[in-house]
Amino acid sequence: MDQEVRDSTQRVLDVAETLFMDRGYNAITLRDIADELGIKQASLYYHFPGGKEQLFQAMAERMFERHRQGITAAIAASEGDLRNQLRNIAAWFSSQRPMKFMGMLHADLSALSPEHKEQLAQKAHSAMFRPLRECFVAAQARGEIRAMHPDLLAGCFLWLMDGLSYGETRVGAPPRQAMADDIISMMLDGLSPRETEAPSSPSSATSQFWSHSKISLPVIVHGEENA
Amino acid sequence: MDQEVRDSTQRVLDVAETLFMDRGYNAITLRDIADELGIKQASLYYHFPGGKEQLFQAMAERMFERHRQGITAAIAASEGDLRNQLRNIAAWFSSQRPMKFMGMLHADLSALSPEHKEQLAQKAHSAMFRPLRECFVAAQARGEIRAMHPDLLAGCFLWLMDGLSYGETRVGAPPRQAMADDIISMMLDGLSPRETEAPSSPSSATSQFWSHSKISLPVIVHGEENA
DNA sequence: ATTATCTATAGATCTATAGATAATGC
DNA sequence: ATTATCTATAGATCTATAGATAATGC
Repeated sequence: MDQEVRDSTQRVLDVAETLFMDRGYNAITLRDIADELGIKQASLYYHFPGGKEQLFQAMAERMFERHRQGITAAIAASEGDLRNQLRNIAAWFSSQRPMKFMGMLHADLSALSPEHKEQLAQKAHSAMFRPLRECFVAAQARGEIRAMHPDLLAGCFLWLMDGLSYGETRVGAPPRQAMADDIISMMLDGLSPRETEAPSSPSSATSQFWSHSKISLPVIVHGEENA
Repeated sequence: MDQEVRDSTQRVLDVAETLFMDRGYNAITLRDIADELGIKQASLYYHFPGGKEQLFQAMAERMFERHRQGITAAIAASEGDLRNQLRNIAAWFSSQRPMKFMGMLHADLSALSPEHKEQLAQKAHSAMFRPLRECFVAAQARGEIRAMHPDLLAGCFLWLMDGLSYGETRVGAPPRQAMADDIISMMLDGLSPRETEAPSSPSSATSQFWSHSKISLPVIVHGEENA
């Protein structure tokens, strides 16, 4: 099938990304990755002589670069207003495999050498944080939103988008895009009930999914009854 | 000093909590914990015959139980309105050591046996998620906020509170409580500039900290310049 | 000659078990 | 007798290195 289509080093990175992002740097062994690829563990050293750490580094850099492009493109494809920009960025995240940003940037980063750690932190910053931050700064300059620390805003939005990917969408849970829409509406319009019904704030995309409330959502995976 | 005051098993759990929450289940070895305690690795089996997994389990249950009490107390101490409840809960989280909720509930949980995993997920749900969810449900019933999936709201708030703890407060960054206040205001009031200035929405606690903007915040640890 | 794999293995950890030791409390 | 520690070590991994093998491209 497409086994020959993709460069073999890229296939190694694909598998590494899936596994590392799912369970973390320390939980995944080179053997796990090799097994998944159907090769022997030692063969990975052909692609990455620097071993596990270099493999992780390369995987993360590739991933961040992909997100940088995706986010930048999402912003460029938007009309000028912040709501539209955030929606497009959210759509981009939905199209990507979950990356568990903070889990990664925390526990995983601290397992790397100081140099790699620093390098990845910077890459993450310039690829993901900065473009988003610029959107909020510009929106403030346009008077579209009120004054608030743009780093805080960018952090919150990134955080929440990342959190959405944890849910893995259970049965009965609202679709991911509906949740993203509600999050954006919450950030921009707030939760207070509008007396003067603004045309831009429909009454929530997820509320229709709430009735039996067997849904847990992002944080908690299972969980039901327990005194 | 207070070496004899505290039960020795509790001291093991204290150290385990600090280390596990900081770097994750797989990154921390029993030797790390024993070294920090000044004892030998094998001695931990006296306190926890079930080994590493049992130690983690006990640590996590104790932590969730503490949070359950803290959150419940914070809610009980509040006046009836949601804003006040959320502020008190935020203050509780600020008083606690960072717990890196999702990082833990994700990578770490998947390293445990199915039974322990299920048990911890339920404990986390009942201790942290449910009380918060109830606040949002009640606020909706009172008409204080508009209709939106309460699981989504509880998840977002928990997520953001947890995210705040990642920053570790760098120099120049806004104080944690100010960021929490802004997050609550964002959720309830939204970011749109108010024409009719509501008395309950002051113009952001963190905006005064923004000028040189060398601050990164939750997500990104270092990060500066990088094309 | 280059590319991509393999086998075999050294060396370093890590978890967990077995059994000894020492101090305290009854 | 109980509590809390220790020493010593078996057994299981995991990372990384050395060097062989096979296929393809020039």
